[in-house]
Amino acid sequence: MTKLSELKTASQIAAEELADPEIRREHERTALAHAVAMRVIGYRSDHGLSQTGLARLLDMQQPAIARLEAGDHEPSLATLSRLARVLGIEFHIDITPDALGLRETA
Amino acid sequence: MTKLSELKTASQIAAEELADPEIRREHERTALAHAVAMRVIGYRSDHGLSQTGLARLLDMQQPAIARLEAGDHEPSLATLSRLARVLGIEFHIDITPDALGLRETA
DNA sequence: CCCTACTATAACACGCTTGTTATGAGGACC
DNA sequence: GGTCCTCATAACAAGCGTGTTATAGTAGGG
Repeated sequence: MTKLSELKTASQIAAEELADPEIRREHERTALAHAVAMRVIGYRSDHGLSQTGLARLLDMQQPAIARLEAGDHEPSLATLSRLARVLGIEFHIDITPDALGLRETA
Repeated sequence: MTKLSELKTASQIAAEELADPEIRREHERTALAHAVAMRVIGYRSDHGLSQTGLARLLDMQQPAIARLEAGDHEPSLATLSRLARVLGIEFHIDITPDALGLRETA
């Protein structure tokens, strides 16, 4: 049997996971992917475009857009550059000893 | 024979090359790689480290450092993250419709 | 001259992101 | 029900960055 006092709270577990370098890196990777995904989804809804329409703009196929919006892969700098150039948007990435993130810009 | 008036100046050629999307992207790629390379070389000289010594810090092999300093590949975000974490430095990448660059920070 | 340390380069395997095609699931409309 | 549009997902090939080993070239100390 497990004593109650040995059980961990959810936040304790989360803290330990973030302390684990492997898990933290995984989190950073998906966090950036998700941030980019939201930017793409936002652009698409702002401009009333379907995934197919946006794909045509970017010279891509519809499934490529779907993957970007799913946010399961960390996009390459080349991909971000393509998005910025064609859609006229900017990305500002901050890489510090503690985190890797997309800075929110107005 | 080629008429003199048909010859191009070096700056004209450079401008045309920068206007060519393919060549411009190549330039951006190497420009960021070079900027990172200089950061790595600077850190190494600041701390009196050999490539082998720095490699040990980063849990890499010496040729990996040599490649970084050669600046022929655009480093991945994962690699930049590793550099930032272990060396205690920061990278700030600006991706705009016109360029992809490493912002110079104090 | 020999040996050591340092850097550069080639060669190959591996993993991740991307390009692409095909296909499935869900709605809107007639 | 049938059609069209939309988005999601699987599957496979290809490109690029990285991990690694081996090796060549260079400079300095003995």
